[in-house]
Amino acid sequence: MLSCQTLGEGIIAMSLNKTFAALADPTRRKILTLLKRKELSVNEMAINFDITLPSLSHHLTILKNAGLISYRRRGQQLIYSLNLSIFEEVAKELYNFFNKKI
Amino acid sequence: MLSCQTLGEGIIAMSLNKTFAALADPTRRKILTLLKRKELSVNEMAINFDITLPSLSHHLTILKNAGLISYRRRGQQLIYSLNLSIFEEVAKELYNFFNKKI
DNA sequence: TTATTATTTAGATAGTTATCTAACTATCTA
DNA sequence: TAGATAGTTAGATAACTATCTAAATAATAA
Repeated sequence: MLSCQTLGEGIIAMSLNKTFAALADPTRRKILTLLKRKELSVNEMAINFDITLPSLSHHLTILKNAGLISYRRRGQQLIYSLNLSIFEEVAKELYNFFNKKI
Repeated sequence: MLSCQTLGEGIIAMSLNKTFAALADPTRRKILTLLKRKELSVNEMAINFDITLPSLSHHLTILKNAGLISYRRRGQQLIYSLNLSIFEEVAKELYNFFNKKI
C-alpha cells in the first residue's frame, strides 16, 4: 500500500487515515458505543464481545492511536473513556470536505 | 474478522462500515478530493496517481459501493462524480454519535 | 467489420490486519 | 514476598486488501 508520505499527505490527512481506519471496524465502533454510555475497564468491555482479551487490547490500541479514546489506571484496572472532542473534529472535517470550496 | 451479522449490526451500521473503510484509504480520499473540484473520467483521474488503471478501477468500485460516488457514460468514457448527500449524512451520523443520548 | 480507445474483470501475489495462545508486566492482597 | 487479578506484548497464522499483468467488454472510428 502507498504510504502517506508517498502521497505527499500532511499531518492532518495522516491522522484522518488513522481515524477512518479505526472507525471502519465494527468491533471498534461497538467499543465506542459502549464507552459512550460510560467509561469501562477492559474486563467490563470484554463481556460484550466474543474475542479474547489480547484481541480486544489490540483494538483498544488502535482506537488510542487514533486519539478516539484515553485511559487512566484505577488500581489494577485500566479505565477507558471516549475522547469526545476528536469526534466533533472528524465530523467537522468531513462536513467541510464537501462544503468548502478549493 | 467478525462479520456485520455476527455483531448483529443493522443495515445502517453496515453501510457505515463501507463508508469508513472507503474513507480510510489515502488514495481513495485523494480521488474524492479530485472529484470535489469537478467530475472526471477514469483516464483524467489516472494522471494524478502512480497506480495502474485496474488498481484505480478497484478503488472506484469501493467508493461506488460505499455510495460516495456515481458515474455516467459519455461515449467511451465513464464520468465519475461525487455524491454530496451521503457525505453530509456520514458527518451527521458521526456528530450524533457523540451528542445523542442513549 | 476491423482497429482503436476507455475501462473493467480475472487471476496471482505481496503486504496488512485480526485473531489466537503463551508469556510478560503491573498492581493489589495475604 | 508469594499469589491472584488485570491487562499488554510477542509470535504465529488465516483472512483480507492493494497491486500488478493479461484478458475481456463497450463504444467509437476507419
